[in-house]
Amino acid sequence: MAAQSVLTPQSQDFPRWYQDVVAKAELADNGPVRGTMVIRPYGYAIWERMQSEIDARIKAAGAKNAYFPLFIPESYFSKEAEHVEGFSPELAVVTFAGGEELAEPIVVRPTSETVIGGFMAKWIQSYRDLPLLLNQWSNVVRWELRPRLFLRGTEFLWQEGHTAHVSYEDASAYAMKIHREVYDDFLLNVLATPSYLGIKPPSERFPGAVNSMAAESVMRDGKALQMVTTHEFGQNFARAFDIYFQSEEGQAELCYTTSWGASTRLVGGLIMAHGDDAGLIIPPRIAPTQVVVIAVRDEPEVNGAADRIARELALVGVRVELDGGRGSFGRRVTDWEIKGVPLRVEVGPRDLAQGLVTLVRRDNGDKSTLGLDKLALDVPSLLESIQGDLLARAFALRDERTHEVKTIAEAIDAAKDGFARLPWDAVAGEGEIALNAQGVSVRCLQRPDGSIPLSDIERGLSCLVAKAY
RNA sequence: CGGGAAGUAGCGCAGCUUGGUUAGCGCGCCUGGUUUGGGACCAGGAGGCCGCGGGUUCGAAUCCCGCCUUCCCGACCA
Repeated sequence: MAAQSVLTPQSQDFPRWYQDVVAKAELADNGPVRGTMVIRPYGYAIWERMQSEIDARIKAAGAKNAYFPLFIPESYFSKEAEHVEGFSPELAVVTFAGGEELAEPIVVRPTSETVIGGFMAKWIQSYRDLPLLLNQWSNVVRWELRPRLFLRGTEFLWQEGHTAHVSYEDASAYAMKIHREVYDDFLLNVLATPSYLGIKPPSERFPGAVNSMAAESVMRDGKALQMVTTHEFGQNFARAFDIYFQSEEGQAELCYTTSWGASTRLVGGLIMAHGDDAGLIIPPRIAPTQVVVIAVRDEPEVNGAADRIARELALVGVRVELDGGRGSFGRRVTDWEIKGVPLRVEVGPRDLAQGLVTLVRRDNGDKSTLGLDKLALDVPSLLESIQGDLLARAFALRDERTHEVKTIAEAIDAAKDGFARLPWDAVAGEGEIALNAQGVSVRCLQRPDGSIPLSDIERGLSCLVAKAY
């Protein structure tokens, strides 16, 4: 670990640490317009890894990618009452284009339920067309008042899935499938950020939804971050957009629709869930670069060996980068630490004389040596151990930051450290207002065994409350 | 969008109170050399519409007004 950090320590000022990491790891910059973000190559590489992992899971769940336009007629928005009401404060609207005032204003999409709903109505004729399972990767615009890089911005990148089903049960089951098999699986097995899965209380529901599910993760400062969401719309959007199908009995019936999304906010979650005072810590399965091979000196034998090692690792499927020996060793090491590369392979004259390399783990700083002949076999399995250890560490953080309480007052106190779990009956209504007054919100509702309820009308639910990003 | 703070070289800052030589410092960057196993050292060098626009003045980084952007705290949200 670096003797003196180049970053503001987390314990001193966590938000400042976050900004320092984003800048020094070269992830992103602020764009010229408030709330916009320039994603730099290393930050974008992380997002591309996320996209490919999530996209594969979405496809495995049967949905297909498509693309719908950025511009949406304003009239579409007026069709679903709660949806307009919820989104109107953050809409960007085009009223002037092509040198003249537009007859009908155009909304820059904040989400695509409305356009997609219109086309679902056109494409769905019969129950045989269902379920219709669509997904799109796109940017969206929501006029945010307090932007923070990756966590909240006026424009961000995401994936939005939209589906239509014949029944409430089918829609609900598919939403649950996405939430578990796409999102939770990705969060657990790739990002190593274990989450609390549950449903949103009515106050936190997506505008127009009958049920919203969330995955809430614990950041290293104890605050909560909503990583993804999945919504069930019942027949609300189907009614607004005339999404009918003809049933087996020949009756015209309204579809049941869902939507679900994961955004570039996940990059922020990754940073805050794993990072330490020396910088990012990226779990190997998501890391754009899993191993950096560092030539300790800029000498032909050392560089040659480092190059051979990098090639050998690449051949067995490791995402590897080579750091030639130019520049001071300490400086180069620190830079790779800030970037969170999971494993360093250091190659110097002393190692080579013994036919070894030095391995250094980013997550715990452990150093070890390994015979050159064992690299191809041992490095991939070491990466897997790092992945496992990071997951275990994240679980431990989540558990030690979660407190079982009984009253609102205790919950407010516990929220200074992390999450509080208490009976939903003790919160619903005025309790939620009291929590909100202290900057604490209900993150999600769960069954007593931690599973996801089908609806907030289920009895005996517990809730998780916390301060949130 | 309300309340606070701030914008001077890529980054961090001084200068502004009390207007007046050529706007400084540290880090980084470039060149040469010595170095290289945890942020190296020496020498030389490049780099500034002092956030933007207007005003006051013989003269503005400095004083006044407006706007933009950033950070913190709230209200609203992936």
